[in-house]
Amino acid sequence: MLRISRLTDYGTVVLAHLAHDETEFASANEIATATGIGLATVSKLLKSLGKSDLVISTRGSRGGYQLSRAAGEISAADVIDALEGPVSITECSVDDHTCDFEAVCSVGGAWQRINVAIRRALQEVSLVDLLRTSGTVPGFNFAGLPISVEPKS
Amino acid sequence: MLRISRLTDYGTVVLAHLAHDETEFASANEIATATGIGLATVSKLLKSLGKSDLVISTRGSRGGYQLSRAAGEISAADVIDALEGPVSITECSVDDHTCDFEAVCSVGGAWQRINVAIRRALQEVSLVDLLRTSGTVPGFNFAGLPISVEPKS
DNA sequence: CTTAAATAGGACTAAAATAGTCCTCTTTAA
DNA sequence: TTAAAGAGGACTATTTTAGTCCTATTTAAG
Repeated sequence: MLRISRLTDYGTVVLAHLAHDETEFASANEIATATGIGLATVSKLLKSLGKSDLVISTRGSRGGYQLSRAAGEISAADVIDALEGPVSITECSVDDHTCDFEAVCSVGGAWQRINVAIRRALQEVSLVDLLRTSGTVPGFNFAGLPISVEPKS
Repeated sequence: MLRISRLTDYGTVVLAHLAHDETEFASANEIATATGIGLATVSKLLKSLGKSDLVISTRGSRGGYQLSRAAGEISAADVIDALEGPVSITECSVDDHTCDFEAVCSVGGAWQRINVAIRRALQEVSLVDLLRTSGTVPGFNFAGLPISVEPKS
């Protein structure tokens, strides 16, 4: 577990499609056809991505979507934030949340630090890296060690 | 989002309680009272933790639970694995899962690498670190930088 | 100025995961 | 023999997630 939702995964696929030709508009319809994801779903995703300014929309006939900035400037964290709300590993990491067990909780703080670590990991990876499916992901390190895991099969 | 479930969070609290006196048994009842979490829930958690060998149970009257090993040897990843199943950030990271969109998916691989990074982060943190609620968490680094975030008041 | 192709926004439903409870059985110390 | 504990699992309610659909708005093109 501890996973991103399927929609977020799809969202990445959608963004990946947009990253292919950053200058052109692509309509939700085109993207749906190209990716095999349902039009309604693609549309919903693009709307969310637009609200978070990851994509720019152009309305009307001949309209469509573009990335709002270079693929290298969009991080995995941005995508997750846009589609799932801010990353936070426990409920009590979210601002203003009050925990019933605060008085007896001897944990709290460290999860928040783990949260920050995960967030940094997600910020280190850009859409460009996500597109580069084969080979290693350059510049992606943890605790000083480069991470390079071969996709299974 | 991208969060551990509330039960996992509770599980950590339960383990934290057990870590206080590693030699003594604590019954589910005691732990429930001490932590403020419902007995049935604590009981369920301990059963799961037992299956994954994070705690050892002793049945019968005067029975209870102990940590199976030193708190320093139990990682956040262990806890999540025990209570939520193996960490994997996308469905397609799980073994033997076949993805309908595999043919058109230009993403896949990188999420798996992110997954590994997150997993490492979670393995670097032990129950001991989770207990140390104030101050910094020693030895916890990301990309070579020590991480130290103050808990929000 | 009308039409068709788009996005915007939200309501709604269905499905799945999560949380929490409860019951019965087994074990073991007193 | 009894009571205190864990084992195991069934069950229900709640919440989250996924996916669909409807209506309104925008805009290029004829």
